[in-house]
Amino acid sequence: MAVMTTAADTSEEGCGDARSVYRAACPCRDMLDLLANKWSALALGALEDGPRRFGALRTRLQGVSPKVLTQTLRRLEEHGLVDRTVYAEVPARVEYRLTPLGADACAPLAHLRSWVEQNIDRFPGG
Amino acid sequence: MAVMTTAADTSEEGCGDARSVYRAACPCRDMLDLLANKWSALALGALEDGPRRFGALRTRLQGVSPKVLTQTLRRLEEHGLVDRTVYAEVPARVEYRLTPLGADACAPLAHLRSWVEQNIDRFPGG
DNA sequence: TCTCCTGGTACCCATTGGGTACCATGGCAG
DNA sequence: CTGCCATGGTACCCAATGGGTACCAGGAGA
Repeated sequence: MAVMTTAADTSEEGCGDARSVYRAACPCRDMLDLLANKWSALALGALEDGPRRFGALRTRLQGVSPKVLTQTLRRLEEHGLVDRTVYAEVPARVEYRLTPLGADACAPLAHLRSWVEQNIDRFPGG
Repeated sequence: MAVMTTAADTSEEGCGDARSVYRAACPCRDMLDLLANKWSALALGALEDGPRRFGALRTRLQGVSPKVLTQTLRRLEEHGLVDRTVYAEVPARVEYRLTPLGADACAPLAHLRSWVEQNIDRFPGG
């Protein structure tokens, strides 16, 4: 996943000062990879106005398969962008909600989504 | 690529009115997939302040392999975000530059990149 | 007992991401 | 005249990942 190519980061050890997505070894790279992703962008946006259950998210993100949705949500959870709460009910109820960090991340992603929707006609064959 | 699942878009045929990245059949989905991508976001950003040659881009996007860079740029070209100009010199010189559409797309992507760089410390283990 | 509901997981396959090696062209050093 | 280099890729290969379908658990309700 992290590239960590042999050379390339000769003068950068873990990106001491200059945080930059353009540096291969900077953790920013991984975060960008996490957020700059179709399903992440959609999932975070779907949680923007409150907690949602797995099934509700599956409906909102039309065309997502359960496996991919699970993967996406787990990855977002690992990185502290969403919280996952399991209620011991029957049938099991699971709620996903944004963390404060996740809520903040929504802003740039919302810009991106709405830019796409507003400019789709400008794309060749769009 | 486009999912086009059997059901799911029963009431949507190519997303007639409601443009939404949340609809599986909407072309917005493909555009989001194109832009919400690590290398696309980096490549477009690298072209923000003027045309760049292939080699220069390769240097800027630390850790990118030539093949992946080519793929990324070609895909952006296909979708009208960048222009590719080959100069018949020796050795061949190839310049990439943003189209007006590509330049516009840079804004939301720049937000995303800088959000990541400014919030990287808030990530667990960041 | 049989079925339904939720929120997944197991398993499998195709696509793709990605790396390394190599190529074509002509200038230029030798 | 012969390498050798630089640029901008492509060819080939592999592993990971994306993604789909099938299935499961576990109790409620009929």
